[in-house]
Amino acid sequence: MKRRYAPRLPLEERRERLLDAALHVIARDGYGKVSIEAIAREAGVSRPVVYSAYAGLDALLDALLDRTQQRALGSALDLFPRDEVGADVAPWILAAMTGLLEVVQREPDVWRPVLGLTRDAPAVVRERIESTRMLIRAYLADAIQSGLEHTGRDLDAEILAHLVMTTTEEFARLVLDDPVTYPPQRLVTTLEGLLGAPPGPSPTD
Amino acid sequence: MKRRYAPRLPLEERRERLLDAALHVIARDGYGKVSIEAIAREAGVSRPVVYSAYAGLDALLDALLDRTQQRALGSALDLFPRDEVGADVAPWILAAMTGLLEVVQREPDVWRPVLGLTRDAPAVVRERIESTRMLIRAYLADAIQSGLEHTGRDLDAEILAHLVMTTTEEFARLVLDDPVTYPPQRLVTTLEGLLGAPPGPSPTD
DNA sequence: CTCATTTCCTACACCTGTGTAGGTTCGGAA
DNA sequence: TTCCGAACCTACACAGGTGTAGGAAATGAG
Repeated sequence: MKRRYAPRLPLEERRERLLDAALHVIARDGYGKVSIEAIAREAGVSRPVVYSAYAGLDALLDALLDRTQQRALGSALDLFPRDEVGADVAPWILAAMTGLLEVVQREPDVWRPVLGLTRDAPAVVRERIESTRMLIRAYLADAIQSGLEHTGRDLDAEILAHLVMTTTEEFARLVLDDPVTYPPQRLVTTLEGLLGAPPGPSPTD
Repeated sequence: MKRRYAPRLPLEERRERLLDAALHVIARDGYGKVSIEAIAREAGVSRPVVYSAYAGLDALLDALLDRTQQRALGSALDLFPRDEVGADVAPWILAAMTGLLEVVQREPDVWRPVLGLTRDAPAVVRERIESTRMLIRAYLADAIQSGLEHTGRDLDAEILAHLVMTTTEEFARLVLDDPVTYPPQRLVTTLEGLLGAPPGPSPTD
């Protein structure tokens, strides 16, 4: 005889369980399969219970993102110490990138959604991630700008920030997808070679 | 009085129209909203018509990918003429990128899905795009490798191919999303400066 | 003009998810 | 033990998608 009623929980506790259930559904079936119904099923509860805890799917996912963001993104900016931008930006960027790749490798489940590796993310999630990326990019552009002023090079800091972002994200994806073929060192070393001695009408030839 | 019956078309012609309709829906509402129903509505036709042209949604999307691949990706490779890789890869890459950005601007609807700008792509689509990217990347890596051998530089061609790919894709995304802020020239010029000029003021100034 | 064929349509039965109204059960306090 | 409110449930009406059967309309050949 199956228990007809799910165990009763105070609201806050129920909310936590629902977020756990949602996360589990997402990890197993992807964002595409997430629905109030699916979450309720996963939590062993009926839909009205979910509605009594959150206003709807968007509110629930939003709460889930709050919980995740605290765990993940806060520490990301710490890797790019704004005040240690030396005379040249390149070493600063390379160092930050190395650090980030380590963090990503250490907590894959946290970063996979952020890097767009979990597909079918609904609008709420995408917007959230995108706005965070914009913040980081602006921060980067500022740092790069000040670095460029020191070295006297005339380059477009905003575009460079875009380049650094996509490069970092691609590297992170590679490290997550296939760490054997693409160890962080291989990636960073190549970039270092590219930045340190650009190709072109080579003076050493 | 609205026409009750949509104009009659031979099967092949109808198929083309349906693919156009599907592409339009995807470009406007994203993959998440694509359904037999939505495509039929967009084409001004009823669902059974769609079923008489394609076995189902997967078959239709598959056909759409076939068509897109021919139109888009075939010509993309032409922009990277393998045999014209001169002594230095940088100018070759910059030229190809400029060409690609032009093509992308000319046919946004074709490229938007390819660049992942339309989210929620179903599995069929993602796999298809990913495998095509792998092909292009391999081609690129090969070209870069031979370029590096000429200049005698010791860099990781495979990683560089990844970098060129993501950079190109990011640039294309920027051009599609906000052509006013990010005209192709601004992007390419910045990259040129980064690659072509070693630390120090530009010689052409 | 007639008619057959092709092309398209309406209508149906079914599925899955949404949000809510109103009834049921649990479990702690009196 | 009784009782009452919090927590849970069932059941409904609705919305949108699927796939198909069977009928209506356009169009070209005779």
